[in-house]
Amino acid sequence: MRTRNKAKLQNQSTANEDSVKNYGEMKSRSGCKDRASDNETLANISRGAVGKLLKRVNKSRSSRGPKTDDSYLCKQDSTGKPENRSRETEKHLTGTTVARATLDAECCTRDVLPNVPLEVENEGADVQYQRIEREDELDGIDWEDGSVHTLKSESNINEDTINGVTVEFDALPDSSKQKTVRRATAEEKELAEVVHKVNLLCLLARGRLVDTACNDPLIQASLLSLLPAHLLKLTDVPELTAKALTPLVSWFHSHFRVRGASDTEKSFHSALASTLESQEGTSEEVAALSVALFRALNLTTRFVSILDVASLKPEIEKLYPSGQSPSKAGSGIFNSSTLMVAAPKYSPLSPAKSLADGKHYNDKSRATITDKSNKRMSPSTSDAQRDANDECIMKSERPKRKGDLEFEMQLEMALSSTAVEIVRNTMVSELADVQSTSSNVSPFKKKKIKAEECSTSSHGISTAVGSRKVGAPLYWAEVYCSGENLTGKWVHVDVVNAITDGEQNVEAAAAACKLHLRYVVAFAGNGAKDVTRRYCTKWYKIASERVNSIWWDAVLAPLKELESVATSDVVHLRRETSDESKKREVAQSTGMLDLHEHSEKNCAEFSTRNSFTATRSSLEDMELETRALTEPLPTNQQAYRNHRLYIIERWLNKYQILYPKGPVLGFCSGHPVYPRSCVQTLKRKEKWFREGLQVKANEIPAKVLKHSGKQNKEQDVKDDDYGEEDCGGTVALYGQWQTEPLFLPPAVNGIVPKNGRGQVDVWSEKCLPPGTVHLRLPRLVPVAKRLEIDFAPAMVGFEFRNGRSLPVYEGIVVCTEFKDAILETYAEEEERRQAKERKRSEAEALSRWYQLLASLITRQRLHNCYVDGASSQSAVNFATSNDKSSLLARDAEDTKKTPEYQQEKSEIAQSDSPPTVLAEDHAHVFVVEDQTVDEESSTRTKRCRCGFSVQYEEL
DNA sequence: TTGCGGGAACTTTCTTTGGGGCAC
DNA sequence: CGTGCCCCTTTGAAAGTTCCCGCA
Repeated sequence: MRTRNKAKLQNQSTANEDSVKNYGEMKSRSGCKDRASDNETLANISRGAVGKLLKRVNKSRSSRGPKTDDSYLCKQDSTGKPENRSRETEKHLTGTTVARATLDAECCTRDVLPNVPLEVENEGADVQYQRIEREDELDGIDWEDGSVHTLKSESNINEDTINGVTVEFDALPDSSKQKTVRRATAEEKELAEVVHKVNLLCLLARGRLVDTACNDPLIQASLLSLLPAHLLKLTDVPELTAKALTPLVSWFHSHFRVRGASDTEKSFHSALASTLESQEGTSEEVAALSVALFRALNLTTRFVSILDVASLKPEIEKLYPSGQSPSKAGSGIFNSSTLMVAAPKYSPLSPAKSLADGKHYNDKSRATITDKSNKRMSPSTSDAQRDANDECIMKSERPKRKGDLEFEMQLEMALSSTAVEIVRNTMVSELADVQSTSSNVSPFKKKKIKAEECSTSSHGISTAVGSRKVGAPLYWAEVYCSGENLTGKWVHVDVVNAITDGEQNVEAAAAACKLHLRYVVAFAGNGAKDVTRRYCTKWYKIASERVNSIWWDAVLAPLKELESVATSDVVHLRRETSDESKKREVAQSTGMLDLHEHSEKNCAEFSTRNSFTATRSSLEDMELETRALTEPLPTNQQAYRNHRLYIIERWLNKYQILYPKGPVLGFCSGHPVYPRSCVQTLKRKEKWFREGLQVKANEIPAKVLKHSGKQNKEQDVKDDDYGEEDCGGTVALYGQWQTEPLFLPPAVNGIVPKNGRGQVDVWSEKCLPPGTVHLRLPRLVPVAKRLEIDFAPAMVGFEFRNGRSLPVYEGIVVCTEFKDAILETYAEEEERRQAKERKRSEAEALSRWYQLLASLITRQRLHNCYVDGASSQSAVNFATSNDKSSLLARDAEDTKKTPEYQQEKSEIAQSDSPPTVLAEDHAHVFVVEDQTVDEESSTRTKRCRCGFSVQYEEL
């Protein structure tokens, strides 16, 4: 299985580069057309991230590739055609396990990238590679009784096949090895991050797709026509409140039912239409319809989604039994529980199909691109699909084991609870049909079937593994209610669960479903805005699970603008609400406002404007920032370790101190909690010096550390400076508040102040003594010496070489008044040096040519003397000598007539005949009539009127 | 189930100012 | 004899981070 999948994936990978290109192109076109620059930014970001991912995946493939290929080859070599046969038998024995594992892998991959069009699906396939590569590890998940992996297990399978029995191991013989922990390598972490980013981009794209579909006038009109008349006017009030929405939500909830997988043949847009028609659909579709309805009622509405994205960190160990061989545990980023359950949320194929079909969105360019790419991709992936189909069939043929039964029971329970139709059997039979007529079925069709199968399987896995319950809040709407909170408010409206204004419950509901609220994004106007803060109060829990905020903000910036334009409206504030002023007071008292420039800016804008007007968007920004600043104190101590707002003293490291030590914001297990802004970093005097600061006179060290080992002795000396009594190997540390700008003795009388080593440490410009300048040029020392100008070598840092750290010098430090003089002289010197260098290299070239010619002459002489001096040689001889002469003639143009040159010339002239060939001003002319060709030896002879001839062999 | 402490394994950061031989 | 260039032999210690395990 492994080998086949590898082969499959290799095939698939061939179009990766195109995929990247097309994906980027598609993304840029799929965006909002009227904001080309924004799209370009997004597209670039997307392209960059996807490209990086592919690069990484390819890299890791190439690094692992040879091993795999070898194993593949070995298998084939040893048994001729063993692959198919053993695979056939393998199906019977391990069919379910293997097939399921593979399908899981594919499902999850698709789930990770649910909204990626086909090109990206191919990337998904690439990603799949990573996962499938370790599918034998995945076996471990499905084999309830445990399994043995690695090559050993493969050989076992083959052996077992012969005897017709299956051998399962309960445990590995070496239980101590079971406990071996393999940690993620830096490479795996990086890969996980790239996958995370790509996944985010895909989910953002999906959200925009849904958002656009919600604006469809036909769908909106149809919804309005369904709505009872008495509900139509409910929202037609000047100051909308959340309460007014309740009847609407109840009506919607009772009329639209959430079902499982939708028809993946359709685009999201048409799926939405059929959901509207049948009044049944996925939670995503139902939520989207609610958004469409609210928009139809002229309410400012967003589609909100939790981006359930692949983990930012490789989750290697979590899903694997401890018995896994460390080397095989590999990058587990595709194996996270998050991925395993992503399927129900998005129909795996629909996004791709919706774009690929290109039937609905009027964006023809997008449709063309994706269609084209679809055609292109299909053949390359057909093998993979056939394989997947094989596996599906294996599943149906294999007798059920205890684990399978259990699995199916869990599956049914899960399906019934999510109202997903059990289509598995149907699909398997369909697949069998497909298989039998595979030659006539387009790969595309097969792909769809596979996707459906995957969708179902992953439903099963999600519950079978028990990693997450179904029914998690994933999609809802946010309706802007101007009647709430004086300034208006975005109200959470979840029609799927019939909840209005339940934003404070989302976190708990998600937590109950083991779903982390890492990213909650609101979509409107083809843009998006991160509103996670509104729903997540325990930010410290998700902070480390979110991508680098700089990257994320950059990605969202153009989308946020679009969203803001679509939803914004000027809000006239009657007065600052008591609630908000209280929040601001708290934030200010905790000294945390300075952490959040943006918020401060908004506040300033808010308070300084006498008109008291603000946009909805800026008000919301303020609200979210306020939430960020007023996060409740965690109740466990661990949470303070990396909390961005709070700290307890125990988590200070040795170079940190609380200054000022207060205010105390609260207590956690008896420990006072301080604002993080009170944490000051302490440094040694030297370190401050490097930053252009010096410790003020008579400052007592904020902290004194004990040092160990050899450093003690050196430190003792330094400690004397501080006049401390305790010199027993201590380091005095100071805080920034104890420092002042560096004051260095200025240069006097052209003398550069130097340190004890006779140099100047130039860590930065600030470290330069006043009146001096750092000239970062090589070979300045001799210049300064020649001009008798005082200078100091500039030490710019250290580097480790040959097992020790060595100072790195770059240029010199001189007094400013000598700068020009030195640079002038340096320029002259450099010119002279370069001329000299050029001359030297020319002389060397000439000498080399002379050597070459001399050796040729010698060779020819020897040839003439010792080999039969046939007539044919004369021409060669002639040609050779003449070449030399022409060469020398050319040289003469460039070179002065040096003695060496004269000598060479005379030597060559002497050694050759006739002397006329040295005529310097003659350029040979080879007339066509004078040429002769020797057919037999294919040699052509060209002749000049002067008697010179050249003979050469024609190729 | 969650939190805590301790320990192990691993990663990151800090540290820091050549000298002998040889050719020119 | 002075100068410049090349090459040698490879940090390594401490701190920080992450994860596991046992216990409450």
